[in-house]
Amino acid sequence: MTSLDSTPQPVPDLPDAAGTPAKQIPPAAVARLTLYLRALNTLLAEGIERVSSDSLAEASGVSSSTLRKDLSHVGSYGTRGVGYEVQYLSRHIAAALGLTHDWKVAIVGAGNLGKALARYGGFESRGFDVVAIFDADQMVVGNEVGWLRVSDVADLETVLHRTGANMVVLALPAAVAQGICDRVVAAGVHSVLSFAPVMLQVPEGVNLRKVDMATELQILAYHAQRAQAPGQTA
Amino acid sequence: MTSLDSTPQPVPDLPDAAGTPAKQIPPAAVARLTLYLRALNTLLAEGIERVSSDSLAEASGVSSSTLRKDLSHVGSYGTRGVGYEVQYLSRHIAAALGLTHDWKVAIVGAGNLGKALARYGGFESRGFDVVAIFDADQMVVGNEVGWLRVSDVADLETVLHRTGANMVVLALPAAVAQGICDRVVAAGVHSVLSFAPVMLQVPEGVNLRKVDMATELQILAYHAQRAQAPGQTA
DNA sequence: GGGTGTGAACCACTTCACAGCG
DNA sequence: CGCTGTGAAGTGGTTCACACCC
Repeated sequence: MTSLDSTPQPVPDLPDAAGTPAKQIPPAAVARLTLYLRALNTLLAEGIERVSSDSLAEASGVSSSTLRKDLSHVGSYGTRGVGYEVQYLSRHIAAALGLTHDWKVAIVGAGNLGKALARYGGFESRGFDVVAIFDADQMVVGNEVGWLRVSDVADLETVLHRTGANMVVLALPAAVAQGICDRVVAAGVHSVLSFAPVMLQVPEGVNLRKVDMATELQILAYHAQRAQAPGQTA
Repeated sequence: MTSLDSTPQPVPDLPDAAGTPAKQIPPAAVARLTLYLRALNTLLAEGIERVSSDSLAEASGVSSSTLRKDLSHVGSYGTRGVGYEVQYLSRHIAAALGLTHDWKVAIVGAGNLGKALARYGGFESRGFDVVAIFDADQMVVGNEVGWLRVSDVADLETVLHRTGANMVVLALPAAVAQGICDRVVAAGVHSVLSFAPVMLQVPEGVNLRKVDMATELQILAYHAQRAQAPGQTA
């Protein structure tokens, strides 16, 4: 997805205490597992019960060898000569990704982007509950957004604790992002997704991911420019 | 990053006709070059004229060796023992990314996300002009969004040609994404950025990038779950 | 001395090819 | 016989260390 990783902490590869089956899945594979999950859920909705690595790979836009290697990080849940049971595999991938319980997400910033995220239906269906949305503008505080009412960012800590939010999405201007991010982290949140076009500093142990639309367009521009460049027929 | 790459076309590594200085920059490096550009522009705004690889690397959140290696793909624009001239380097990175001329962007979907994108100030300042926004809902067509008026998606081809749009952002429901994407491609657009949570099929030569917020949250969930897992102190 | 630019070593991911199982 | 699961080979990207230039 988006393209830019979170903090690239080397991860000391903890020696893994006795019963923990967590095997440390490569980041690239984790990103693709979410795609498989999406494809599997689509198949499930269509009532399809079994699928081969070949067709699931095509539906996800990857090669079948990549798919099988990725699944091998999660476990052996297929039947040789047959394929995978859709629901069974879906459950196991979800478990490996930590989606067995719901996550509570708070959004900071109730501008266009914040509202878009709050109303985005794709979250609930995939195990993410939006439990709060904040803004600093007193004209916006108290307004309804979807099922929620906009909270004052002054009450950030209080509301985060009351709602039990364990993930925060930053949808706010670059200038204030670091300040809010610090408060969010201080309030005990370890997972942050930022849409602000700045480099945020977070302490060790906090997981930060960044999405920047301008960056995405710039990457497209690079490829477009190369494609248009003269001298292809050479 | 978004995390998810565009179509991973092997790229036959064209033999490069005579004068072309295009050297094929690795995808990972391209993504980071946009970060350097952002950091450089921040420095420029602060009136700073020179910078070393060490401090630019820190401002961008990468290691200084990675930074220097990345810049070496673009060219040798530093002075040994001194560092880089901010403006000079910024210009050359922009040129390498194909940002010398402005790109014209059309947005399809005038829901919350589409509106958020249309009004997002970060585009114009970085060489992207939003020239059109479309919607299928007749209640929305004709409304003002920022400086634009929402066009009817029925007029997609006409308006794309009239405005000269060469990039399209899809901010619409998964169900209609493929159909619109096909029309956009047929209209001659080669660069598409999709926010729809589906796997889109595009012909060879079209550049597609995907951003999916649910995917980003799922990746965060994976890391959060691992961090919470028992047995760290072992 | 100081900091860039780069070949070489290292590491991680991807692809291949086939063994193993139903 | 078909398709999964996986060691092994191949590829690409990152890190290191130092030559080179100011």
